[in-house]
Amino acid sequence: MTENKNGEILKDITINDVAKALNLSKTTVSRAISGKGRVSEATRNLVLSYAKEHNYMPNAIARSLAHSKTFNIGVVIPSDADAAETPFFQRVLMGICETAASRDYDVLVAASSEHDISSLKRMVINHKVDGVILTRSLKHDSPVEFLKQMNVPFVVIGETVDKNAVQVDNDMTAACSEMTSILIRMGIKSIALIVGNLEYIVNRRRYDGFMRGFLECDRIADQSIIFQNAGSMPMVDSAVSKILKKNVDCIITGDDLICGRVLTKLREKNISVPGEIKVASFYNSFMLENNNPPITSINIDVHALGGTAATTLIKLISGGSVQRKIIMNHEILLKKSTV
Amino acid sequence: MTENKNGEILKDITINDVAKALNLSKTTVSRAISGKGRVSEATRNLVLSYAKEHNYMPNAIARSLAHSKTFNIGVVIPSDADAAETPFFQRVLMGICETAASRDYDVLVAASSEHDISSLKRMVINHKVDGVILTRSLKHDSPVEFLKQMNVPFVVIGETVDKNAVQVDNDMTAACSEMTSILIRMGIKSIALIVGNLEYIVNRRRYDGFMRGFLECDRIADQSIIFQNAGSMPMVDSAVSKILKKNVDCIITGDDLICGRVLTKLREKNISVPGEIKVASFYNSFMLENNNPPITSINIDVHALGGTAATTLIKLISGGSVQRKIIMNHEILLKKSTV
DNA sequence: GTGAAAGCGCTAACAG
DNA sequence: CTGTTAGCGCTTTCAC
Repeated sequence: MTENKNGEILKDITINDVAKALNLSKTTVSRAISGKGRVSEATRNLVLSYAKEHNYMPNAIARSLAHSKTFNIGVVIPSDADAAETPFFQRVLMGICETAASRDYDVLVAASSEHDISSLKRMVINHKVDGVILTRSLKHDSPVEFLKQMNVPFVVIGETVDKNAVQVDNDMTAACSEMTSILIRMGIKSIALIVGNLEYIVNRRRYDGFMRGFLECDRIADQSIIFQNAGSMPMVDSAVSKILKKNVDCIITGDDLICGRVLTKLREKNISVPGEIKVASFYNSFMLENNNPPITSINIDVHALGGTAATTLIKLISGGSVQRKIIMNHEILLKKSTV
Repeated sequence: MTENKNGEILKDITINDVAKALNLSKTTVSRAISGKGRVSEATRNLVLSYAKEHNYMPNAIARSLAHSKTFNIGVVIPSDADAAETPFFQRVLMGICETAASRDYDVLVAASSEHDISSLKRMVINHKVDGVILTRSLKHDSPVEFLKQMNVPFVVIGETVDKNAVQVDNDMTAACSEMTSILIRMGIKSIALIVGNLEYIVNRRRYDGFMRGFLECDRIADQSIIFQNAGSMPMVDSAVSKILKKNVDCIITGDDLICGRVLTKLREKNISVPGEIKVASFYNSFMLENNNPPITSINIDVHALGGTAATTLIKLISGGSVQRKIIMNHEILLKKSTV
């Protein structure tokens, strides 16, 4: 509904109104508007100009019903507070939104935790979306199972256990291995690792990459300074304490959140970076870039990640064939924190 | 669509299928499912059990069309990169999603910049949402104007220029005034201020609150150490440099992003907080809480802000009457950075 | 090139 | 308490 200049409320004008006003059939108007089917140049112009003048806007709901298609895509983002602390998900979402908008799709978000995917379920069961993007892949991935069972097209950002799922990802293992071996070759002797929740596949890959980096340099990682599953700040703190008791040259963290915490801890103890200990992170962020000193890290284009996921999903929805696994680039940013 | 145990693809079952199978009319089935209208206990159970057994799920699109209602709400979040750096918008979004889900509404997001609100327009014009939540209020608020013109129910988070718009907000001016006067009364003499983009109303209120804090203490603020419209990191840096040339006891920043930058700058110059200069922020964040020392700041429950906005909008959509302006609480967190 | 009619799946009078 | 009927607004055969 909208108002005219007198402030009266006007009901939305429908295809029927246009047809009657122009003495045409709904069919013709529909064809003129959608551009599908043959309509004479004259009538098309007539319809189009009338539509513009009277501000006719096709009702997407009705179109959806007729098409059995919603032109919506669902995006699942983690609802936990920790996830809100890293800009990753918001950036992915922005990337998805931008691409979706350019294809005339809208984006529905479902906030889900590891244990509660009810809003994803509602959205899918109610037929509110044509497909779904998962922004985090889990070891026990109930969203993936649900979507497969419901036979809904979906794309996972990150690596999935399910080998048939379409995924858009970085080669995390390669990136982490690359960074680790660069650091080793720079002459750093003893490197500690702190990675987060192992339920998130990405953290497993970070560990794998770390180990592979050592392997490639014909070195063996010291298991006593590797801390996996550090899913909370106290756990990070405790890892740091233990690390500082050993004679460690460098700490690599799984992500920016952990890294931030490590840096705070080091500052509290007046330990200088990189003077007394070097620090690097397997995931970059604004904060790490602006730290003093800036932190060596792996950089990925998260916005593009979202965009590619959206493009892929839309192709999938439209029945196109897509690559089962799309790998995006990464880059290693060597900064002062490891010199 | 879903698959049965043999992997065959089953078409979705509709209300018609249920009706035929049970030898009832669509109406009766509809009533049994929706719970509206009188149906005998017996037939209701019959329908319900058949529905469950055959996994019948009503099609939300069809219901939308019949109701002329989508059961979706739109949320506009800023698409600019800076906004992605603060968890504010993601938290608000989570709050909205949670509340919306509990009322069986879904959430569509429109990423919009100050200059491009095309995705908001699409979403509204296509009738994809019943109402909209704006998560940031602007001085020149094209979203507000558009929504008023389209006669779509909407709620603004933050203070709006438009006096008729429904808004959910904190009393920013009061909060900032409160914090400022507390600091003054603690004996701090010279206080500098750095606030961001004045296009955002919230930054204007922060300035107002700062000034009011001085007034209430019968003091006059020193305009030469007030920096407004510091919308980028270089501008913050330059403000800090100028401040450090004057004899300033304390820097108050408009938000956590600016504060983070100020802290980095101070660290670079080896200026200790609070020893040589005190620091406080008009907006709290995880990072500031975990800083060493923790930063004095204003804390607001952003998740609840989103939730309240959603509740209010849904009430509005349902034709209920709502308060035109809802003020949420804030609290002042006094931390070591200002002792 | 244009139109009539059926239908997408569900809801809501209006009758019985 | 249940069924009939007519839409919601748009798309899409199938004729002319």
